[in-house]
Amino acid sequence: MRKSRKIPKATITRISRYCRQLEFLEFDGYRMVSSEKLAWSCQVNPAQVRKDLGYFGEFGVRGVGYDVRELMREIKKILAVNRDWNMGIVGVGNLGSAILNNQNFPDRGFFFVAAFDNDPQKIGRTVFPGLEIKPIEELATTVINSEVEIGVIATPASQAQRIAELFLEANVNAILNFSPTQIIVHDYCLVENIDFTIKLDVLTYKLKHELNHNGRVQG
Amino acid sequence: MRKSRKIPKATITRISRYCRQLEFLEFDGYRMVSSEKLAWSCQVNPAQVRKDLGYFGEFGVRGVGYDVRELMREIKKILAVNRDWNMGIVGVGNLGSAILNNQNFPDRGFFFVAAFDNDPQKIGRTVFPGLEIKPIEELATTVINSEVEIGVIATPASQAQRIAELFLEANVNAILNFSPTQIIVHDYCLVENIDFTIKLDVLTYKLKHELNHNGRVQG
DNA sequence: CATTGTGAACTCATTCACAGCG
DNA sequence: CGCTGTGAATGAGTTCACAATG
Repeated sequence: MRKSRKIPKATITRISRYCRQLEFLEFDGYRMVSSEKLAWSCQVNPAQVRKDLGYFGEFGVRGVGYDVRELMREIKKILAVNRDWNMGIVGVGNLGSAILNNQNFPDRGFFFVAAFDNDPQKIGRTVFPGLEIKPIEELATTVINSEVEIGVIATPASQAQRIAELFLEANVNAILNFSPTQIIVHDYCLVENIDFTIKLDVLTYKLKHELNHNGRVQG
Repeated sequence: MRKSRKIPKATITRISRYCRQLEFLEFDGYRMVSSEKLAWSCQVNPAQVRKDLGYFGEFGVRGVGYDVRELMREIKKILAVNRDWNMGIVGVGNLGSAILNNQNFPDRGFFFVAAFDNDPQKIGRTVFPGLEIKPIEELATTVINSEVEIGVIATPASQAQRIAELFLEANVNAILNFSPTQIIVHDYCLVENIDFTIKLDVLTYKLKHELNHNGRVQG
């Protein structure tokens, strides 16, 4: 069933986008969709869509296309988002609070079950989904008790490395890092970085160099 | 001076990271750095560093390395962050407020000069850098008067496309999109997407498929 | 017969390996 | 001598083009 050649990293992010788009299509009442239609709505090439899906199986019907709901279910299985995930966050400042309150996470099965900060003013306070902010010293025990599977870092850059190491010690080896620094971890730990300022640097670079040279696009 | 072969997209994001790392090195008192040292601290191959820089000029001294401060200045010139940029944001909810308050932006020369929302409760209120929240109807005129160069979208997905089009009409053709949807724009408009949930999908995918298979890494 | 699934061709990106040079 | 700069080699990812097929 699963034909495991090496799968490009970009394939995963595209598949995640296909999934989003399929939700819209389902909402709009579509039952079937062709690779061409799905592709253009995600701003990629139709062959890309078919190739991406081809890494994981044969989900389409030749001459017809893909069943919207069925393909969505398959993709969610591939991405392992056909279940809920427990997350813990460190840093309940402006950004941390915004993340805790972001409805997109629970909507997709990502639930915060623990929150930490090192500010004595904040410790003990209750934040959005009814979580008591704990001191960082309690990270290890709380994370284990609450069965946190994904650690979110929303601290200043200076704290990020230390927090990452605490997560690792507590056996959390998947980290979503919002701090503008790269953390160094062992090979068995997964890190995804969300660095706002790098994105801005890319924008300004393109504004200076690309715009009106060749006309280009989305990243 | 500028040898313009085609430059990989990834080169730009790496160069931005080199710049970050150089700031740390400067802070730590280093005057010179080798491609090897810079490379490992950014978790890339030394040849990659040299190749990336090579697209833009010759900044090193053979047998010695790169002058930290000088290289940083050159990179900032390349990225066009050797100047300030004006930004406008739409959507002053939890995320929008966190973005407005994020010290990383002004620290790097990105300043918010306009903020918009469609919530009558919020319109007229003053937010962080002393900005009055304006209604979206005033986007076009305000953006032009305040000389906004980069538009930030921090609205729900349902609003994003409409806001992007308003920005375009107001001649803002660089957009940082925090909404979890892809906006469709003309070729002359630049978009960078920051989609939290896609990053989470990538993490859960890797948790399911990669971890303990080959042990891998940072994205 | 329209559309998928996929090897082959192509394009793009990274790494190697070493000549060039301070 | 050591480290940069870079062409050449390798590797990865995308697109083409068409055979397979419900």
